[in-house]
Parts: sequence; C-alpha cells; structure tokens
Amino acid sequence: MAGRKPSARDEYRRAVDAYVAAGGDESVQRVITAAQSMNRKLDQWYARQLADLELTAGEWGVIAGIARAGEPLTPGYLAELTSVAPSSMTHRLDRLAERGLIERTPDAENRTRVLVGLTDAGWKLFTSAIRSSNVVESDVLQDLTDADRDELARLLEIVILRLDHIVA
Amino acid sequence: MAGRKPSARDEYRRAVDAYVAAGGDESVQRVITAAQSMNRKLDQWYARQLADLELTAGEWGVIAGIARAGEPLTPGYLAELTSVAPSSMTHRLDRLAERGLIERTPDAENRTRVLVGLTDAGWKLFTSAIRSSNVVESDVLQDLTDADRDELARLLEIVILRLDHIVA
DNA sequence: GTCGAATATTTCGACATCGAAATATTAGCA
DNA sequence: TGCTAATATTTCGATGTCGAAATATTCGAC
Repeated sequence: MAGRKPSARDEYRRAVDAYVAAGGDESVQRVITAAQSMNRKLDQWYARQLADLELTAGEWGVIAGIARAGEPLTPGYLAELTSVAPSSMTHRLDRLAERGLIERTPDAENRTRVLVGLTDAGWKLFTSAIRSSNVVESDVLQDLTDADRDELARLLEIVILRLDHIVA
Repeated sequence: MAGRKPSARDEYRRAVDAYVAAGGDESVQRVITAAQSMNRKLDQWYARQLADLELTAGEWGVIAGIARAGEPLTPGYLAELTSVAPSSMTHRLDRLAERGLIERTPDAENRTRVLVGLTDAGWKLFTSAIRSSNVVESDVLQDLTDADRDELARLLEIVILRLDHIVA
C-alpha cells in the first residue's frame, strides 16, 4: 500500500518480537489467557445459576462472605471482600435487607460501625445454593482426577499468594 | 471481625470449610474458590496497570484484541471477546473513537457490519503499553517453575473444555 | 423477484457502581 | 476536658452496563 504510513504497526510487531526475543514467556501468556478464559466462563455459569435464586454474583458474595466468616461483618469489610466501593455496598445491602436476607444492627462497642448478619432466610438460601451448585461444579471438574484437582488448587494458591503481594 | 484482619490464606481456608460444611465437595470447592480468588485479584492488578494509560480493562481488551488479530474486528465480536453486551460495546467504541484510538468503517461486503480498527494513535498506545511492560504478565507467575506453568495451563484448558460444553 | 426470518448494530430507559462530599462517632493528645 | 485527626457509613451526581426494542441489511424459501 503505497502512501500508507505503516510505522505504528511495524513498531508494534517489532516490540512484540523484541519482547519474545528478550525471553518473554510463552508459558506466561498461555497461563494468563487460560485463567481469564476460565474465569469468564465460570462467571457466566455462576450468573446463570444465581439467576434462579434471583441473586447477582455480588449479592452472592455478600451472603457467602458472611456465611464463611460465621459471624456478622461490617459493610466496609464486605465491600473489600467483594471488590466494590463502600458506597456501592450500601445500596446492595439495602436491596438484600428489603428481601429479608440480611439485617443490619449497630455495633454496640463502636457506634460508627454497622454489623451485617444473615437472617434465617439468608442462611437457608446459602445452604441450599451450595448444595445445588455443587452438583454442577462437580461436572465442571469431571475430567480431572483427584490428583489433578489437588495439583490445580495448589498451583492456583501459589499464584494467589504472589498476587496478594503485588496487589495489596 | 474480632482481632485483626485475617490473612488471605486463612480467609481461603475458611471459605472452603464453609462450603464443605454446607454440603459441598471439598476438592471441587477448593479449586473453584481458588479460581475465583485469583480472578478477583487478577482483575485488580490489571486495573492498576492500565490506570496509568487512562484505560479500563474493557477498553484495553478492545485495543489488544484488534492488535492481536492484526486486522479490524466487528463490534459484536469485540463484545463477546471482552464479555460485555453488544449495546455496551457501542458506547465503549464511541469513547475510544472520541479519543482517536479506534475508527469505525462500514464493511463493504456486508453493510450491516462495522469494522473497528486501530488508528495510528491506537497502535502507538498499544505498543507503548507493551514496551513499558505495564501489561505484560511477568511477575505474577514468578513463583512457578516452567513445568508448573505448563501443568497449570494444561489443567485450566481441560476445565475450559468442559465449561464450554456446559455453558455454551 | 418478493416476503419473512435471521443477523448486526444502535438507541433507549432502568439500574448498579464509582468517587467525592457529608455525617457521625471514636481515638489520640496536649 | 477539649480539640483535631482518623474511621465507618451513607448520600449524591455522573457514568457504564444491561436487556429490550428499533433500525438496517442480508439470506433463504417459495
């Protein structure tokens, strides 16, 4: 194409070539790409499962977070746990409270704080969601042996620890 | 919330315990929980890297997607690629076009289609991002050996295949 | 060829999220 | 005690994303 100025694109190819030539890992790209692909599909699957319960993934994060902790948590902590701004958590909790799944009680020891706990209905929803979702999650991993599952979890945990260092 | 903030590792263990207590299969929950945890942290890490370029992860997905393809792509394909609704892609492309990073041209062969390509400025941004290693995923996997990386990618790809069957 | 179904993109209204500011309470310190 | 800084939550305005409907074009059956 005479007259076209191809400089930027050629520049890119050279940059990538240089990166690879400099020892840029094919293995890194492969892992990250695979992880992101899996996460996308996993999110889709979760959204679909949770739609039956009329829950978003974020709302599920709140309920599961409290259930995991085994005790009421503060809005700020829940916001961090589910990766949203504290101001977003306010609205999310409003909706969950309207549906009777969580309840807010002031912390007697520090009255700037609010403690968010599950109601009976919230606990029931959590338990039944886990029970029903596990079936399909087992399907997701059906092609992996027990040893493969252990290995996969182990490797993911190593990456998570590193990410904690970098991000936190 | 008594005491200090639990470490990521404790948090994770409790998550698995809670799922198992609720009736989940441990080997499944361990993998799923780890994958989701990594997903969240990876997203955070990406957002931070891209903030320097004043790009969101979604916008980077558009630019990198076109750059990797080496040719213009359609809005619908880009929407699928970056996991947003087609209607959201319209707005996202509007913004990128306003910034002069992409340009839309009608497809001469199928006029319902639009082809989205990078402008010279778009190519330059992509190149400089790669060059400055802002978006190159190198440190994240530093704790894994080459063999570990291959194994991790292999296992993830198996899960992805299964997810494709279930979700698609 | 023509009509209806299918495909691709955009428009539109509703809503979730964000950052910044406002509000309320506690902690630290002189 | 009294004052300032720090912490926790909520309110508010702006913006991004979604699903459904609208628009434009192509494909296929007859």
